Amino acid sequence: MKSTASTSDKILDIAQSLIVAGGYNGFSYADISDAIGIRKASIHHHFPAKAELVAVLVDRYTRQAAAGLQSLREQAASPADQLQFYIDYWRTCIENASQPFCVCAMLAGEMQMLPDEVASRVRAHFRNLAAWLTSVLQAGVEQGLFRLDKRPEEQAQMLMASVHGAMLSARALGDPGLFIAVVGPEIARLRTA
Amino acid sequence: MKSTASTSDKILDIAQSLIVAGGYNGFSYADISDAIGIRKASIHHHFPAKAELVAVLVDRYTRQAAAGLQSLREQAASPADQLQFYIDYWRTCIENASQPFCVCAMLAGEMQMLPDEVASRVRAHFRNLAAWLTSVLQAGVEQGLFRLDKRPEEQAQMLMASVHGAMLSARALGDPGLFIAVVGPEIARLRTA
DNA sequence: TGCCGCCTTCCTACTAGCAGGTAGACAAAA
DNA sequence: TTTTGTCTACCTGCTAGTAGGAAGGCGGCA
Repeated sequence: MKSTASTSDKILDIAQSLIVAGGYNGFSYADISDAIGIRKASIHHHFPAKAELVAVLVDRYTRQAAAGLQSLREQAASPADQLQFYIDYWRTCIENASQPFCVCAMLAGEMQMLPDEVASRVRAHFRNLAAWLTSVLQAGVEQGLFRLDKRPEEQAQMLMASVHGAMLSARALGDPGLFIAVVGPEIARLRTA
Repeated sequence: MKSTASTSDKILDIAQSLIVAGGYNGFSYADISDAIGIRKASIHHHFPAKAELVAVLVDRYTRQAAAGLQSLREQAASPADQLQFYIDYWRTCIENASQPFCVCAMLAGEMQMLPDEVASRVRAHFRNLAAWLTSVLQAGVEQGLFRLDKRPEEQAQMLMASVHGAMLSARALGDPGLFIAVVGPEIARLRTA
């Protein structure tokens, strides 16, 4: 419970939760201002323009995600566990409603009207995630843990789509349990055992 | 090529394409006004408030979708064909960019900040679609066309998530072909033959 | 047939409030 | 003393929404 977070980090934190709730056009500087008790102008001091704020935010998110996934690869025993930890992370986020949606999945929906500097970063996150999933699946196949119908790249795309679609369904139907009900069987099917 | 569409239909058409592009907060009465060459006030004559406009729009969409799916059930020979026609519909929409996203999937992302009258209708569409998929899968099992790992309800949720997730990936990565690359194998796997 | 009043649709002109963003003053830290 | 962070006060343009009027269609009625 450190309250040592810098102002700009606090701004990004609030902005992130607001984007998760309503997307790029669903929040304003005034919303952030209200949430952390600082004037609008002070937010502009840290992030002159909204597009820039969100670009930095997505950068941070992508970096955090990449670091998290990387450490998962190093720490988790097997590729099967790595996959399991990954979806458990999201299950927890969704079930306690702390962050019930991926920032980049949210922004991807608005892709067509996003500033370029944001859109390109969202795309990058999707590529990173697909690459991570591909390499985990690949490793799992080599260790005889997974048996895939398709090439690892395609199977990774299918899995990523399942995860994002499951988030959407859970939100649309107001049923957090739906996430794991959809994604669970999807990864169970990959296992050989 | 009938230009006999009523003004309120034209308003809904434009609003729908704007929502598909940018969500609930991503369009304004002025945008519609510009697109169909009518004053803002005239739009308010047909739809006094934005929440009402979108509620009517989602109602129309849900009705059209329900009718389309119903006629698919009646016309398409087998449950396997019904599923194939369903995803072919979306593949076409996405590939020619005519409507590269489901309105309700788009709005589902913004669920948390949608007016109640809209949110409840979006939820209804998700339930309808899940029910349709469930019944098609069920029929397919009874005719020995499909073999499912899970109960039809769960498998339907998994399939729906795949479809929405695939739309999102196709959009995020700017690759229309990704939709069918993800959804194709997903339904192929259900088939017994 | 022509006139009447009503209803629908669209318009111009307007409002209050919020959006993102700026200018410049002030205090404290470096 | 310069830099950093915050403030008050402000600007412009856009937001949803309103008031009220003009044009036309339509049914009734003499």
